[in-house]
Amino acid sequence: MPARPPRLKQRRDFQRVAGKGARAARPGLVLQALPVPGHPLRVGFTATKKIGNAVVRNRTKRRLREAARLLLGDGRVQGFDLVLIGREATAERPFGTLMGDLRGALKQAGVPLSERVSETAS
RNA sequence: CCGGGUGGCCGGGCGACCGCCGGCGCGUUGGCGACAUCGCGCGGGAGGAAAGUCCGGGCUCCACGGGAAUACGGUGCCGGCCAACGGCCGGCGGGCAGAGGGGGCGACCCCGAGGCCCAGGGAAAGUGCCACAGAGAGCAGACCGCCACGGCAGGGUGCGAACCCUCCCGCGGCAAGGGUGAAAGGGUGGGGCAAGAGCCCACCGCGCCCCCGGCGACGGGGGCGGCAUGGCAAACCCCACCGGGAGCAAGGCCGAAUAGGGGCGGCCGGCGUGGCGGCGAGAGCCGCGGACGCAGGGGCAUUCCCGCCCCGCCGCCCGGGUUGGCCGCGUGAACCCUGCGGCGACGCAGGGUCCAGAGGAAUGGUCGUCCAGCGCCGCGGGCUCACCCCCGCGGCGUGGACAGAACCCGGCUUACAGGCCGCCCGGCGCC
RNA sequence: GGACCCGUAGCUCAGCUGGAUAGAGCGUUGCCCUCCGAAGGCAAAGGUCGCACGUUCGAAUCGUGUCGGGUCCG
Repeated sequence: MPARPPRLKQRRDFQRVAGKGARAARPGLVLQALPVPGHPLRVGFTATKKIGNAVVRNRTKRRLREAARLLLGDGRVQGFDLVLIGREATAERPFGTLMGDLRGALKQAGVPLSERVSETAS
């Protein structure tokens, strides 16, 4: 049963990940990943004012949260702080494609991902 | 049925699986307990604009000794509604377009339902502005023009005196007409006059007074005046009324940590009192110090009376902390139904309901189906055959607009796919 | 939550206070100059004054509303 990983909330956490972490861009999102060995997985979400009004920003973060829950909520991945940044296409992109974007970005950023979990979206 | 308008409402429905936020109940684990963790079940979970933040309030703290005056900001026909409002309702006055109707040969003129708009106090309190054009634009004015008188010249009639016409000059009168302008000191018609002019008269307009109707804005009627009083206050301004300030990061509680400073140097304090140390028999002197009062300075929009609070000054250097939790936080000018009163805004009475409370911020992901809508294709019908158009049926595709509570409420304004329900007026036809 | 500012030619700005002509510089285009170019000279084009409504005889200017962009404070 996938559950939501702990959230990143403080501004300085976001800035630390952005400054030191790896970076991977896909049409549906931008991923920033910073290894923190020995700590549990934490995920943060960002939607800037540039991508739309409040409705679009909220929907963008909801879809990113759902994608992160389905891919990372099993507790297998540990020791990372991740930041998922929404883009203009995030709110309208087909959800399966968005999941593929996240999967590819995680791989590019060096986050190990167990293959079995990938079949969750259908 | 057609046409001209106008008001209100809804703003996807049902279902499946996996998730999110907070509430209640039960169980589990920990704890003396309040409570916390985990699991299960039940029921709840964004809007008409949640938006813009343009007004008005509630609530909280501060200032509340009250003011008075001033300043600043806002509002502005009348009456009502409302907790209040710059909001709403109903009137009044003005303006705009105007279905339709009437008159006229016609250009055109008149009446005009329903509708829309109005920041609509005051211009004889004062100041200011009114470009260009034009003779004259705010103490009005005389370019062309009209008229009278005097004079020169020319012409005509006449025997002549004289009369008439034209041009020019001089001196006056006038403001009708032309012309300029957004606006030229009432308008139309008639009389009058040398020509004219409210110079006189009628009607209209305007001002004042009286009467009547209306709570009132105002309307109607009568009389008088003889036109004086151009426009702009979304120019300054005047009048009337309203307004204390800040905002849930308000504010309160719990916890943690620190601070409300320290050091050095300089100015030595405006006056007085007191303190500490040293010297001296004492008066007192020197130094430290910045304690108290007055004075001074600053703050409470300004000034005044008065009240409250804060404060040695300057330069350099050093030190240190908070960005947790709970309450505020949803029983309210609340919503729904019914009845009554009122033209209406709205009010009253009865009954019923509990209906989001997050905090990097809860509604998402994946689908099925249905109701609308749109596009394409096919069939049938209507209309004058066809085309177009309209209606119905079937198939496929597409497929929800604007937009997310952040203390709450009443308004305003703005954005919005589509749909639904009324109401007013006019015309035609039928019963 | 609160306090403000700015929208004028392709760009940067005047002009708004105090109403009546829409201007300057850079850029663009054409011509001259030069062997060619740069610079320079001459000339031209180019603006719904963000939008709407209103006040006024008259609005870039005044008023209200609205849209967009930006700044500051807590």
